[in-house]
Amino acid sequence: MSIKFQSARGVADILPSEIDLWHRIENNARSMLEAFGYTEIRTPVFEHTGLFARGIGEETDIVSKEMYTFSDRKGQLLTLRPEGTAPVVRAYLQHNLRMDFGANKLYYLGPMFRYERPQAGRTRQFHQIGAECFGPPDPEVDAEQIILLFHLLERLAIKGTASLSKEACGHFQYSFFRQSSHTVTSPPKEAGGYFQIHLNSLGCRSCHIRYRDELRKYLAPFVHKLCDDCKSRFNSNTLRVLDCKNPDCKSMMKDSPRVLDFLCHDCDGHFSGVKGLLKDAGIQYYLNPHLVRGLDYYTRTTFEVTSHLLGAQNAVAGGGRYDHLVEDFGGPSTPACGFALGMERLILALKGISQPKDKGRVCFSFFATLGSEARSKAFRLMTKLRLHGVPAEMDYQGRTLKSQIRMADRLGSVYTIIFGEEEISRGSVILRQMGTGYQEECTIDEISDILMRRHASWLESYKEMHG
RNA sequence: GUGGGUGUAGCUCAGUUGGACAGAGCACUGGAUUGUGGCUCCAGUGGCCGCGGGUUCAAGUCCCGCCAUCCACCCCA
Repeated sequence: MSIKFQSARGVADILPSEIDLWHRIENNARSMLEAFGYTEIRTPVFEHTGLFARGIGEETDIVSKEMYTFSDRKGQLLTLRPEGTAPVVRAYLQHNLRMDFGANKLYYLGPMFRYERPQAGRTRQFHQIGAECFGPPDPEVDAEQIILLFHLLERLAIKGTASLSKEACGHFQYSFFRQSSHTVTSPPKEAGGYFQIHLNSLGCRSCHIRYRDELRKYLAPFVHKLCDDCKSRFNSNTLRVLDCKNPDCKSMMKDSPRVLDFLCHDCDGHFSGVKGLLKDAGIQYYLNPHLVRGLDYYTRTTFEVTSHLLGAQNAVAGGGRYDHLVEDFGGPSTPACGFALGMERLILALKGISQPKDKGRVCFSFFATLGSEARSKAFRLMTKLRLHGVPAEMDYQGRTLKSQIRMADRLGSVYTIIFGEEEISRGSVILRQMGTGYQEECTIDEISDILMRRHASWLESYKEMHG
């Protein structure tokens, strides 16, 4: 038999064996986001193409070559969302959410689509958890998002991650990148645990433009020596030259002017605010003046969380402030800040850390039957139990008793109820405890009550053990 | 879009310089125990050897094309 179809390129099934981890991440993320005051919003997976083109920037790679765009039967141009911020901003404006008390902090969780060459940590459909806060321009917003991200990652990595430990804080220096003549090397692993937080500020639009011009002036004499990619970056998105991986380009950027030296008074104050709050929270970060985010809308604070547990695509999460996007979409002037976390990348990283054992499915009770009378009686009882929330299974294929019990064992059943012909004839069944092998005989009438009671107490002790 | 690696059983992989019916471990099914799981032993099911073409008496093995996958560039979460 040869299979006729397989999944499209670059997309992946999330299999039963991985689903516990997905749930663990989603549940932790939900509860933490909600504790920080964020409420969930679900936007459609596709939008008018123009939303992304305007929001993300026509010149970005995402818009110019990575979007899944199609026209529907009426010829409307639609695009599968490549990111979550633009749709959330759209929904925020469309429904006037700023007038709804408590609706200025939103989070989302779901699939995104980008047409890219698949790679470690990069698929064409991937999942993001993201948060956006609209309104307050203050550094607390930026800081709280980084703090939230940090603690979410730490909680998920369990073994203790990004720092908090005294030793790690001892290593901590704001000036790590300053002292090393702004050559961005990878941060020392021993100082950062599993995740590293990179922080930068691009300043407001005027700082940004001033800096870009300065950078161009610096680069102009040796543009011709830069790699081909950087030559085109020089015109289209000059700052991007900063994070080129080409070693030659890197060394030429060694003495380049730094964004942080071009921040205006307000931007500098804002950034100091963010840094101070993070320091207060005991969060270690790397000041990374070469951190340039690819989306056009960022202003002021940008941040990125990387992990050395990942491949070349080492960013687990990224975000920053975008103080003009809402306005650009036709809304009132509304500063905003947000981040997104890549689920698949997080999982990749988490797989490099020892994880709590998979709980596995536990089917509390299994009904093993002999003969057709037993079979129909068992089926009725099984259904009753299921409807009372007690997981129950039985074999439908007329297997031998031996293999039915083997099945029960593999399903992890706590009890196996054996419907033998002899017992049935006297109105009873055998209740076998799988852990110990202890067996007792009960009447058919009482068996479902017994199982419901035992399930309830078993659940309690199970919860104590597994949380 | 560009480069390199890899496609043999459900999974992990052997398969010699082209040569007879394509193999192992794990998993699955059954038996040893005609009514009792895990351990052990025995047996069995399961492969268009990624797809298409070519060279040859002969191709899993060599050549070409395509597809998929992995890794990297690029870009980002």
